[in-house]
Amino acid sequence: MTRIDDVARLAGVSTATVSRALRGLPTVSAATRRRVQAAAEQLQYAVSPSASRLAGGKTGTVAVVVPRITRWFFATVVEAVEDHLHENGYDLLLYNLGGREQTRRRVLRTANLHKRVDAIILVATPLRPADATALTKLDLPGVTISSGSGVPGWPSVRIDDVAAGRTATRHLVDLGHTRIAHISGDPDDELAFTTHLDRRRGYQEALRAAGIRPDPSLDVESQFTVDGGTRATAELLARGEPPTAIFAACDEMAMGAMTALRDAGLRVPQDVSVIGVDDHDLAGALGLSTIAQPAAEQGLLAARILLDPLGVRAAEPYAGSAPAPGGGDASDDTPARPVILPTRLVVRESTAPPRAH
Amino acid sequence: MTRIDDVARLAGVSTATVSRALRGLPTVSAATRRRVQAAAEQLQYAVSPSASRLAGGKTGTVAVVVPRITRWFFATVVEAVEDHLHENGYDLLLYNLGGREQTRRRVLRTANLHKRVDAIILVATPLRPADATALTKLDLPGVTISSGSGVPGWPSVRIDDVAAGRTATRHLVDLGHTRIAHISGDPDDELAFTTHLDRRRGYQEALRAAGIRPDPSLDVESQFTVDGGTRATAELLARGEPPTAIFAACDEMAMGAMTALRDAGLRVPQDVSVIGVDDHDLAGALGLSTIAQPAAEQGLLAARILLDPLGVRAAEPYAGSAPAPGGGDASDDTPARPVILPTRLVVRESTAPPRAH
DNA sequence: CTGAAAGCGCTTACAG
DNA sequence: CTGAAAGCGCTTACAG
Repeated sequence: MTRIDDVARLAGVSTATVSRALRGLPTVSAATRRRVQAAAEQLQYAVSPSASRLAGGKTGTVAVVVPRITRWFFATVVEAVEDHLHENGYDLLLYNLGGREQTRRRVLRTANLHKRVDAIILVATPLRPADATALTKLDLPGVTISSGSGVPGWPSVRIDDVAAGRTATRHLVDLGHTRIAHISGDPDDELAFTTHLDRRRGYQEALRAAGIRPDPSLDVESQFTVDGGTRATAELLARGEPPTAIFAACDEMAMGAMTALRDAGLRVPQDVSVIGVDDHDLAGALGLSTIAQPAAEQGLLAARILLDPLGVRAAEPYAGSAPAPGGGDASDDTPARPVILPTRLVVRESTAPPRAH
Repeated sequence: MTRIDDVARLAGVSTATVSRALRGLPTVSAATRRRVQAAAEQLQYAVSPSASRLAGGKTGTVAVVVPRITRWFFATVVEAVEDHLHENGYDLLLYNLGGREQTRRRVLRTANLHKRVDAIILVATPLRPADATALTKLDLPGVTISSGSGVPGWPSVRIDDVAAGRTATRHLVDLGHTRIAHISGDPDDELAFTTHLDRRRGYQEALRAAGIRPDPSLDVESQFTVDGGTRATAELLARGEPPTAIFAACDEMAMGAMTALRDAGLRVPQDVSVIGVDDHDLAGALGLSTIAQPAAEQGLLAARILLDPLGVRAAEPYAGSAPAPGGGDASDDTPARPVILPTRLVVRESTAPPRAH
């Protein structure tokens, strides 16, 4: 492969000048830059990332950590992040935790990330205090999306999960429901993952505001998946008199609930109303009422927060390394105020007044 | 950060020995290795990937290219690939084409991939002849999943799309349908992407085998998405007398079709039967009949094909660089015979005999 | 089994 | 605005 020396020779300049010219540094005359670019093009030169990273100390790479890339919310976030990163010349290293503690530890605890990436985006990743400390010690800029406690000094992007739970539940209350069940997050999850706790809190608040006492027998825990929703609903039905409405902590669980209800011979919404959170791609197809959250926007915003502070420019054909991203001041121990994006109640066919009405 | 010299000094050996010991090379005495490992642990040493890559010529990274990470099939494939790669100490660089020709070109045509990764997994990525040539010139091992023409010398993993189309359509024929519509791939896609062409071919073959002449007015093209399915079905219905059954080229389109039918006041399956391909996570929730294809298996198999030939060992705590992957003999111009994984008809509630019966 | 030394291909002060 | 030279932190023949 052609190296920087080849380009330098052809252009009649030093390798230092080639390096500067191709990276768009201002200290190169227009004429020289053109000559260098022409030479590079002619030789089909592409900078060696390894060499560039070693010499420059920047990796031009961002790590994105998600719990499960197969879930709608995470795939949508990753797509938006990927777009913005590549648009700006950064590579994306994907880490999918897949629910395994071992993987979580490997990603969060090792010094791997330190020398491998310039920045980190953590999506809905549960963190133990020790994890947060380790991440802070990496001294890398980072952003969390939809993460519970967050990392000290890292900006965070999220929605108001308490409000989401409240709005969903109030919608059911407003329709006249009083026996409102809730299916929610993983009981095995001993980590500080607050999403489902917050949504449940909103549920309970809305019930109490309506003068309804939360009934523990109507509150079932399961996984944040279609199957989880199915199982939780089956358990709910096994407990006795069914509720007239179910608030599921995410759309996938809501969809699972719809299946379980149908399998039990109950109709949605005539017998049981169902509402979720997300506005999943398929919510429309299923007629699922939901609290819509802007997933792509959260991803884009996180990527922007990371890249913009240092004045990242658009990727150039021969850009060797992108400027280091900033955005998180790791030395600042006060958690930055999270950016809260708005949610929106979307009423479809899965919610209706209870039959008694 | 601690460097290799620090470890060498503490262990009382040369940096060369540290390098060998931590990478598990056999030419190190057990006693020395233990000493080095202890020193590395004590200093919390982690190898610098950039330096290791530059010196060793291996990146320990695999590029995974998908059309849209938000689609069920691709997310599922990526999850399986990610797991196997990280399990073996490789990093995963994600490229999401997102349907933009510009992105496709950037990923496929530049020399970027060349110096950035050791191997490539291309998932359902349409290739022009020039693209395939460029990829071959990279002289990197690669595997394609579900890709049309493939890359000369690269192994490929896929299902038999013609058979999938045939089985789906025959299921409808067996139920007694004769007015069977098909909704399928992107009309704007001028590339050699064969998935939807093959599924359509299977559809037409099954019709002819049943003595039914394929009716062009029952064959609508759209995108491989929920929205695409909705639009295609709306167009189909606008053309006049509705079909009694629809074979959608993927489950997402099938789900979109179900929405469009419902919006038009038609019931599934009483008025119109619907069948797709995939066995999407939500197919069960929607009661969608489908041709199930093993997505995770295809991803895992592709990753294995890439990594196994060189006897990849499990990742070690301090493994600096993984062995170079092999599997594709880029100098071999005869396309390897594709590995074909089996599909399976899954009958749920969305298909039934036509009403006239 | 181990070490000294060269080299991987860039970027970055430093000097001009 | 440009160049000579050092240096980034490893790995790999080569020699022993």
